[in-house]
Amino acid sequence: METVGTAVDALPRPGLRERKKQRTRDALVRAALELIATRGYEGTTVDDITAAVEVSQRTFFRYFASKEDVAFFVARLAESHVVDAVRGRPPGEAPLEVLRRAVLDSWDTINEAVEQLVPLDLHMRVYRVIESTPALLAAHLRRATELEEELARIIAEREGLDVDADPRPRILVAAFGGVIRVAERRWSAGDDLSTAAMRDLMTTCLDHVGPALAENWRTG
Amino acid sequence: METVGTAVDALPRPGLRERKKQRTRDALVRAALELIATRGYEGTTVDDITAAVEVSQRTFFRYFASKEDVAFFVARLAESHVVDAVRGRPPGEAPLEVLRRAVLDSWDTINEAVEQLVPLDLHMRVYRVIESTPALLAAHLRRATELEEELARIIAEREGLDVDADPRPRILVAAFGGVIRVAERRWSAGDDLSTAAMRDLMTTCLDHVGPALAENWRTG
DNA sequence: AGGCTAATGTCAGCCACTGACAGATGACAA
DNA sequence: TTGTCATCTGTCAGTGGCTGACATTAGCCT
Repeated sequence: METVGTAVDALPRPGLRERKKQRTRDALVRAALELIATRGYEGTTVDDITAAVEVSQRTFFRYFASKEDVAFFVARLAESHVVDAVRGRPPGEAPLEVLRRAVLDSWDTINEAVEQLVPLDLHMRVYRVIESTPALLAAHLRRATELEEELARIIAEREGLDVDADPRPRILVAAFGGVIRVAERRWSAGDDLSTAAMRDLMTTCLDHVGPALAENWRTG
Repeated sequence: METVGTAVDALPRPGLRERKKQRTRDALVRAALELIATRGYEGTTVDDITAAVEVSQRTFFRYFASKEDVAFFVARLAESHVVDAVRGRPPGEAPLEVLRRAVLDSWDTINEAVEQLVPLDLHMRVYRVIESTPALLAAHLRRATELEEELARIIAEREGLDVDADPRPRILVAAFGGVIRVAERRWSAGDDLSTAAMRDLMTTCLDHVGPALAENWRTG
């Protein structure tokens, strides 16, 4: 029996059953991501994944709603960190600045949390597959808009506005999200998959929003 | 590649075989959209569609790459009109204004073209299903980003820029696209599904981009 | 120990989608 | 008109994602 290593003393002690579930889920995630990163998404069947972990296909679908779902297990982690970072911004800060700083600042904690689960390198290889696989890219974009909706509500609450009455929260977040995706795409397409490179790209892209919306690009 | 639009095309007369194909395709589209609009996307099987048209399932998949594909048949029409409208904008016009006017101005011609194929009302009901069905929404968003990529290239060309070197074209289009999607969503969620309502929503949303990105929302 | 409950495996089946092969049908030239 | 040919279509078999139903196993608790 391989133990997990880190001494986790949660208040309600996990219990054997709960720990077994955790191990199965993690094993499925790791096996799935490893296979997807090497063979590609369509080249990996659910049976491949379950065979690697030695569980039945049915069990896989009890842990994950779909084959897509397991590919975004790590991404879900990252999203929750971004949401927390936005919530943690000081009141009075300008909305756009809230988003900008939250995204840039959360990268380090995100990477830390990801490494608890899978090697960072694996996560990045999977991300490339997501960007280059139509079905996964589509799912990624849908997830992104759901995140945007959540962020818009948070921003609206900060500003004391009604999201459905005032369009600015959703518009700001949508524009911001679009820019972030441009950065993500450049990142996944480029050579440098480091965190620093990602931060630089996002900074650059965000700095160009103003000029891009300006009347005349020549004066830039 | 079928060019449906302008009348300056079909010099070689269709031929019986070609006309039959056209009829089959149109019948499939109409049957599919009607079923999807009434029973919903997941409630409609490909067999339902092919049964309504009395062709084999195999034939359906020779006309459409997937079940999703048929749901976006009309949307493809609309997209090509937007692209044409952007290409037709006078040189010298500011990039953001190009997108804005192209989208707003093409709505009428789009509706005209759509009605050649299916009732406008049906198209709108299908659009609502797209927005509310996760799988279709995901596909819609992926298609939207592909359209954005095309528009970014056109904008870059207008301005004499290299899309991969200067980030502004993609950023502008991404931000613009995000705002458009907010408008689309409000439109599909609201009561008034008229063209005028859509145009108003888009105008309102676009007018709020500047203020939304501003430092302090209270001064608005 | 024994009962309760939750996790898992097995099985059957639906649906989207595909390759291979065979038959039907316009297109076109002799 | 007829025969050849390319193309469209249907049938069939099979794969893969996904689900419901039911039986079995295994942690939990008294």
